[in-house]
Amino acid sequence: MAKSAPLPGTADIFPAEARAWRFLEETGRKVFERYGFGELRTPVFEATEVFQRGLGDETEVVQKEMYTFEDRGGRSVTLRPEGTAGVMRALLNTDVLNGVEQRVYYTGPMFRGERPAAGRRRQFHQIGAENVGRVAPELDAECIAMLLDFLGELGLSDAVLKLNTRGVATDRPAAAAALKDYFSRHLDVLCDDCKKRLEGNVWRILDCKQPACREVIAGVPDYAGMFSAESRAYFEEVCRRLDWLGIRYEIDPFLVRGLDYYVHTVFEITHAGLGAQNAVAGGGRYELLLPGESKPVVGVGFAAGMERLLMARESLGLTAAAPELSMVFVAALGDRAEEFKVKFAQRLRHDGVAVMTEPAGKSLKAQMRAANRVNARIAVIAGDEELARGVAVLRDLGSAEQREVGLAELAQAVRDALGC
RNA sequence: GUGGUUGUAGCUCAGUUGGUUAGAGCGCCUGGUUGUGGCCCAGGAGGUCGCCGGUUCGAGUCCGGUCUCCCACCCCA
Repeated sequence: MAKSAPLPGTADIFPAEARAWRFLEETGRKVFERYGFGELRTPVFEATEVFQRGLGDETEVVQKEMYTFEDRGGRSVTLRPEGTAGVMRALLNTDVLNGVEQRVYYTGPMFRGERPAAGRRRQFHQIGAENVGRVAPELDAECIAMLLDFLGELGLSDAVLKLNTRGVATDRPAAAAALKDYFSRHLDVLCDDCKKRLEGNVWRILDCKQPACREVIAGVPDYAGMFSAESRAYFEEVCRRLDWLGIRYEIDPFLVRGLDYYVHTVFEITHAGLGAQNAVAGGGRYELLLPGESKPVVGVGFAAGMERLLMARESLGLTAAAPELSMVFVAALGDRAEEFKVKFAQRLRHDGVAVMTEPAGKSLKAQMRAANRVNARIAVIAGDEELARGVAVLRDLGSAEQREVGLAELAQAVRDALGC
């Protein structure tokens, strides 16, 4: 049991693991910038209304998962439960409402007050991208293509893409009425949650996992077929463009995302080996109405769960490349040598070399053990005796070969030995 | 939020039907080499047995509570 554990659903990420995280972030940056996206960093907390209005009061996230509190000025603020709303708030300061496109990506912690489980934390991390300001099927397709490129570079090309359309606001009343009518006729079989959803949000019944509900859901009417011709054409065009790119997808009429802001295209990427939470990424096209605005911000984007991406990579045995080993260890014996150790180590570091030493007073054996522990490639051993003769020992810890080098050439000799 | 499960050294774990000073492996420290790492050998440091309470002559072992881990539901990334 950890002496000093972080709060439930949060985690400390130590250096070895942080390397894997950095790999994810760097891969994301590389891929997203190829599509013309730039990083946008927004605050981790926002005025509560940003999420309430942005995500919709109906959503589960807003209703019971937000970390909301009053700050010292009595304002209600909320730790961001997702990235899109804050990004949209920030982009209101650009011309997006006039149709000028903004392409941004973000990464960082998100907060949701849920019970932790496999692939689910209270502080979790997402990396996501948003193409904001314009509406076009090709932007949706490009967004999906970019996400798949990212996953591919992570070694996750076996992920599965599911796709669906939610139509637009004016398409929904008729479709929702049809669904409601259908489900009311099977009310007796539906689970309690679904009975509530029938009144609150019929769409959510579509992704219920209860076996009894699933049977009813399987016979659901073709609601997408009731959408307007424009909406259907939009979705067909997205699919056509994915076909052009050879992207494989599965149209899943039961895919509804939990956030209310989605319109038209919605998608989800799942990966095997993750437990019950098998979605590594999700997204779609959206319209967000933010506080103080009469017009919604439009865009298409996705968010990927970094913990889940890492889990997926782990399930495949993929690990981030270990850093190149180029550590130099400086060992000293004697008072004069101690001063040399400190100065020489500093000099090498200023030359861009990674250097470690042990505190004074350790035996040479202990210093060499430390050199081995930190995986040093070469050791510089300086004793008063050598220094008096104007030399120091340069030892290759791989081959165990060593030689004396004049102090004037020592720094260069170390760099040569490292090949830099 | 509801359920199930777990909790002994820095890490991974043993610990017999409750019985004296709680163990192993790895890691760490020291020594075996007046000044040379990895391997080996010897020694050492390190634990209020998650926490609180109860039963008992006696609790790491039993009981209750609580917290936590992990997992499922739920929700979603």
